[in-house]
Amino acid sequence: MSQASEIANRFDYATAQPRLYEAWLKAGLFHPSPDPARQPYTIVIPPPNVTGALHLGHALNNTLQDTIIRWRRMQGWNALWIPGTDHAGIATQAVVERRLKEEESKTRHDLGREQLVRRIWEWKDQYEARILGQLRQMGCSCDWERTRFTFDQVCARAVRHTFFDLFNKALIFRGKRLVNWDTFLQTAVSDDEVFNETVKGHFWHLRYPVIDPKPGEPTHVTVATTRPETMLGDTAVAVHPDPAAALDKLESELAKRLASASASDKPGIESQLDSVRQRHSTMLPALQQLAEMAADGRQIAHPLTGRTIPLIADEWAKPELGSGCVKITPAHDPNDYLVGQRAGLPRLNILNPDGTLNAHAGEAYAGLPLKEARKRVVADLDALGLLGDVEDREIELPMSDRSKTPIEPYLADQWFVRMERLAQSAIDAVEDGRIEIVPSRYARGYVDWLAEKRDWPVSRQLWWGHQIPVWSRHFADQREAERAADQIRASALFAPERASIQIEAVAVENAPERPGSGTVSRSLRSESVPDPLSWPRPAWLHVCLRDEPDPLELELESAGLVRDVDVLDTWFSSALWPHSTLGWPEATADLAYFYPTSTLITSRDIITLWVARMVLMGLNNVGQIPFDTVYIHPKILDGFGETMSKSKGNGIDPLDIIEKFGADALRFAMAHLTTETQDVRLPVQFECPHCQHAFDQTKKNRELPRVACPACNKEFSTQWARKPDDVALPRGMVTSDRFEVARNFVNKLWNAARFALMRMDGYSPAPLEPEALADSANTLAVEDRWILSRLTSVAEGVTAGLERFAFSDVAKQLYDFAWADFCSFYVEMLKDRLANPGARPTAQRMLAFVLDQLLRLLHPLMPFVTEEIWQLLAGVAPLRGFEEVETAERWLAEAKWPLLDENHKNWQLESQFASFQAVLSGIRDTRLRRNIPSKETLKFRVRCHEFKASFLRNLSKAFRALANAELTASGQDIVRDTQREHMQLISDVEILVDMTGLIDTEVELKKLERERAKLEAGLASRRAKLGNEKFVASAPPEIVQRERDGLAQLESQLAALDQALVNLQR
RNA sequence: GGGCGAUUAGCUCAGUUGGCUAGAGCGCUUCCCUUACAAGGAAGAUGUCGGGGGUUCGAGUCCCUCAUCGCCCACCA
Repeated sequence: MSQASEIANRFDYATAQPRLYEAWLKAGLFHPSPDPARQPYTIVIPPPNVTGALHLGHALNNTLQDTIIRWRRMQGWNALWIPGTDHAGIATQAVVERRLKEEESKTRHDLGREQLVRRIWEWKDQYEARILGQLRQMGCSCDWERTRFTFDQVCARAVRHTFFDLFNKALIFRGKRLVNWDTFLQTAVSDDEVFNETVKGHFWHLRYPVIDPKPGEPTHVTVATTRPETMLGDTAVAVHPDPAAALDKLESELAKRLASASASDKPGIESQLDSVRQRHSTMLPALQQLAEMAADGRQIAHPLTGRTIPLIADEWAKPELGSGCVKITPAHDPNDYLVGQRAGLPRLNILNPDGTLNAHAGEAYAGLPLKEARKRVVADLDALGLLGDVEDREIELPMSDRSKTPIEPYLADQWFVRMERLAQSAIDAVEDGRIEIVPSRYARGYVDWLAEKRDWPVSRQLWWGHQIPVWSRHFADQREAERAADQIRASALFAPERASIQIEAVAVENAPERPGSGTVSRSLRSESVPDPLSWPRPAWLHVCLRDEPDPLELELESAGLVRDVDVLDTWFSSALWPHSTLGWPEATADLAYFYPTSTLITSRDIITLWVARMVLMGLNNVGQIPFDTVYIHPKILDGFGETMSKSKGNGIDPLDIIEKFGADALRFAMAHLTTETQDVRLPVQFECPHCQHAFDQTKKNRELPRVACPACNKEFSTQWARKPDDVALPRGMVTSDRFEVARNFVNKLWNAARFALMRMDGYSPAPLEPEALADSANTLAVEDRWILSRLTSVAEGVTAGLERFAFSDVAKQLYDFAWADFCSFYVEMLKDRLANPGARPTAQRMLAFVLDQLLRLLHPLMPFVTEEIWQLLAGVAPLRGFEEVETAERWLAEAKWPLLDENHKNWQLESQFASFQAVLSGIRDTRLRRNIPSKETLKFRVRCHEFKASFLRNLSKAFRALANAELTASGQDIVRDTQREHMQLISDVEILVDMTGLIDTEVELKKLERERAKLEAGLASRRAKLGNEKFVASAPPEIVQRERDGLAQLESQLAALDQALVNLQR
């Protein structure tokens, strides 16, 4: 025994992980340089937000990336994985602001911009370090010398250049749009950052007086709303232009749907139909009359502001809903906005950025928060006798994902990226196959989303982010703006390659916007209504500067231009990630060599937000796609099928898993769950810190600050602990027993290696002669040739699996091979030979070689344990000496990926070996069921075809070693001694064991009967099949033959079984 | 409302172009601390493949339909 005997019987991952990781870094394995002689393989990390620590979703994402990059590196690619983090504008600012409020009761305005940004940088430094540390602990082979941050100098430069370029091409413009306004954060948030919450509310019916109704016409118009306070911003009331036609159309549609509807949908549709029919008879005349009045230009008196607003006809007003009429508030409702656009209505913004009402709402309401305003409006209307029914109703309230406060639709100046052309370029890249999305079903969503070509609002009213590099000034007369622009152009400091000028004409009140035109805006505050064609018309002068700092800045500021205070949407900088990380806009060697990157690995929720935008920005900036493959991986859900999140309390911290199970176990488990078709559930458990008992989380207890352990009854604290009493309790871990399987596997591998290392005494590196490998030569034992065949198949299967991102399949193949083939059979069968000096050299070389190959195959999934074993193996078997005398690479992390000779594959041998394994199981079964002590040698005979019998005879040593059983005779001609022998049937082999006096007839009969039933079923189905002429005629011949063979085998099995039954009953 | 995905053993999931006497791990039962590993070894039990139709010689696999669940997108004043 060698020094290896001192190796512990558990892999000490806690000390090995940091040691090995340091060693890899020191060896520079993850820091490639451009090398024209080699092919690059590049991955850019989806940069995690610096909002908080990584969770299990990140663990999955990064495990898969590291698996791919390590595998490619071993295959000989010049592999680069660029790490980094995302400043995550609004998300990070919201987190810091929330904490500021919780801990110091301050708002950002109390601190001021500079101070707040400083605080956020501190937060960022803290979490970036934590995140990058987590990645290192997971073993991620990132090139840390190329670490980027979306808000660092390099990225900032890329952002400025991109913004300038798009501005210069007029692909960026400013305009007024209705945005989702977060009144808490006082910023616009994108649609993606808004979620709907169902709350209880009311449906208020309001009556608006008609001005000068003609005789017979209604004196009031009733509208219904869930938000009465917005009526202060109403600029019209709408009715459908042709309510009869609309109702008819709806009715026929409903009737059609009813005809094809399922039984369960029918009642719903029927009741809808009823209500439409009822309206047809009760409300139609009135609505028709209103439509006529609208056509006639009738006006409405706004009940609270005294303004006069028109009654208009617009199809947005649905005759089947509410009162059939709808109030129009263009500045505060997306649909009304469109109506206003069609009808040329003014847009009256009644809201201040903080959510209070402004002067446009009327003196009586200005300054009120929305909630108060609602009460006042309702009370005032009631007092005027203009309040109709108030129905209870559930309403969907849009909420800001970041601040968890209600969203207000709000009209604001915003910068937009014009998507038309950019989107098309990104669609083309996927449709013509330059970029492949895996699984392909996700391509549809990508294309559909881009096809809408909606302009991308990129400004955010935040302090944390890339400030928009535009200086602006408002001019009352556009001609002055032009003159100012000329002066700037004439400046000695002006250079067109780094300064660009736009003039934004401000449209006048009441002029309808030209759809799709961004240069139109209006001043809502102007009381006058100027003639759109007359001068002077107001305009904005915008100057965009590419460089930071730019000498022109001072000049602009002295000319009265002021820099925009807004920052860019965080996705703007993320969109540049694949090229900004490589140094763009500099023409760096890295960019030339590593771009386009190879594979992007991410999850499906950011295909549109991020992936699509990277494609179009890459094409715009570099002129090439950013990556050729996008792999979309599943998501991890908890035991209830819900996504994991800290806010639910079901999130698992990867560091907890690493601490408890090791990084390799975490990674293997992650890969093992990554199946192609679906998201995966990972039931989440609490682990009691007192007694280590693990028990399932429930929806209820996962949100409690303290939980009692059902095993020991003691309490522990959770992540929700806030009160000192709770915090003082020991903290319970959130974990999942799913990682045990992987941890056990790591341990199994470790111990198999430990065995091998302990048997390498006197290891001879001399190579095997090539001819030794030939089947005819008997140098290699059956098991050697068998394991080589298996190994070759598995290496191929694993390579193919990684190529198609079939991580689960890869993990399974390796698990089965390592555990079942290598440990349970091969190592067991080698024990004899290793103890025998004559057989030892070959056995040692084979063992070292197979282990070597297995370590290589497992390394991308489990880098630490495999590297540790690799280093130990190098100590006892530095030369593997199988196909050639080869010194193993210094580090497994840079070792060559296995590429084995096809000729090792031997299908026949594998199948014969399988029947050996089956016979062995049969014998073990018999021993167990007869209660024969394992020390007692079990003698048995087999009756089967001669070729199989001789194969089994060759393995007689194995029977002894693996089951303490002795094969005494074998062959076709063996005669059953029915008096003494127990027969067991394994496939087409009869195992005969001398069982005199040992058989429990009753139990045995039961078992045989069960087997018989199974056989009969199989026989019946096969007989039916073969008896069917059509089957024989139309099925492929090899299938028919297989059925015939199967039938014959079943028949002989049945005969043997029946014989055994007869024997038993004697 | 539109789209996508799922439903297979008590649990979590495999099951590639239809050829299945339907698999794995966990859990369960029985036996074993045999000097690599008890985080282990050996053996065993467990399924109308969500329901119903259809195509086919043959369906877990393809088509239709119903039911349930999940996700994405668009939305009701």
